Amino acid sequence: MPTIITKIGQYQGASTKQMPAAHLTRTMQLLEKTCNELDTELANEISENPALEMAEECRCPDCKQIIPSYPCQVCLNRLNGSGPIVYVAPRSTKTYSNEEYDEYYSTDNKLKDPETLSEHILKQVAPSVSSNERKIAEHVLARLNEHGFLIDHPAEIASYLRVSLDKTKNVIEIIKRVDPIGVASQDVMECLLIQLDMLEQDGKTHPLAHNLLTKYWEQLGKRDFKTIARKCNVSVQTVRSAAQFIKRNLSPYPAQSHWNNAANATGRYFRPDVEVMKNPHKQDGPLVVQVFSAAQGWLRVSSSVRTMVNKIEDPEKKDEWSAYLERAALFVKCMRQRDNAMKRIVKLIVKRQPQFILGTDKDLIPMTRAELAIELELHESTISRAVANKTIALPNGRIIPLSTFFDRSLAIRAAVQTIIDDETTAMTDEQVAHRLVDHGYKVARRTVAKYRSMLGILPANLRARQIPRAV
DNA sequence: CTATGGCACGGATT
DNA sequence: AATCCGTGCCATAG
Repeated sequence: MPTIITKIGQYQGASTKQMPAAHLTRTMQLLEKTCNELDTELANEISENPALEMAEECRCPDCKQIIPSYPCQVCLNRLNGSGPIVYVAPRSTKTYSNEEYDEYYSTDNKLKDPETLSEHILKQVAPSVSSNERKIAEHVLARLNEHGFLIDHPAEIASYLRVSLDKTKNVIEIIKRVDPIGVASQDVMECLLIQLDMLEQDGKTHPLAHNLLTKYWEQLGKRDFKTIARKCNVSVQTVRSAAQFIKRNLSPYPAQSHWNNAANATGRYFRPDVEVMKNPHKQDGPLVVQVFSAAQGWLRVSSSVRTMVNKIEDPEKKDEWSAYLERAALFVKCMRQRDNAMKRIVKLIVKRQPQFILGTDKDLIPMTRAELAIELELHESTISRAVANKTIALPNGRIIPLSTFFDRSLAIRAAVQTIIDDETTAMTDEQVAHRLVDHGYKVARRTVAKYRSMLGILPANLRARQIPRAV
């Protein structure tokens, strides 16, 4: 199939040398995936393929030192250069509060309404309960605090709604077991126990974890592993591993984990996919950009599996394992490929738009995906996919969709805003259109009207008697 | 009569 | 091929 060969060549920049047939199909499958799908694919692949592993520690891509977080402070201090410096970093752990999210959200009316936590839960609960129970569920959801814990005692809710306590408890039990697992618990411990329980049902558990939570809660909090080890008659090491298990797999605040997961699943807003910042060591130095990759730490082919495979005698088994190795290598390659493309795209965007990134909407220079595609010698659709549904955090803390950079009219809208803000008497759309020419934009009167409504500004006749803004 | 918003068309972009 | 965007035309409100 020559078309496939050329296509792979085009995407991967690879030579059209012979590849095994199995490889070809697999490669095509992977390449056809959009970026986000590749992330879910990664999760599957890593659980299925023993030859694929994730390095635990993060290493700086430049100095190869193990570092606590990106970017590597040592290297940052050293780096010079004219263009922006782009890293591929592990998935961001930086999250944003609901307020920050809401504030950002209200400024961009193009985005679809976010699902509230209550809606999210209710959707899952609704099909399996009667209408009566639904009312209870709604009430329970209305009485959650910001961490996702229940404010009232179940008995209070029962008496308020005049239903039996048993029934109320029943509904709460259901809610606790849907997506943000442990939501509507009374306290942290209960919440953790539910999560542990659910993990056990999936066959994932740690023998000590349950005891640790119920009996040694206090000592666990103080990280007093010695006492626990003595009382349980096990080694400190075992206790430590149990604590590790708890820390890794359980989340004390259900609401928070919900939002983080939601951000993961939809790739939206709470966690940016890219972050631009000023160099903390050199204010006037090049901008530092991090592209957060799903492959946190470094995805790699397990070297232990590789050496093991060499020792296998049985030829059939050996082939089987070799296949795993090949697949893992391919996957790593695809992942790197994608990260690399992302890196190049973002680098060019940042290089072209520093005024916008450091300044305001007015400073956005119009550009199209096609232009970038030509300059980077990538396919247009590669850019489209890389940019779609991704967000970028700017140095001023705003998180905006990456597609903003390709908004043809953002700068003009900003100009409209300033013209109207500065007006002394209400200007008609016609007048605004005329004034825009001074700013270098030529647009029709009708278009001004559209921008104005996009900005949520009333028409001139309704603005007429407003006092000019005293700034 | 003037200013504005709805609708729909065509060209650009994805 | 599908979608987005700017614009012209026309109806309506004040």
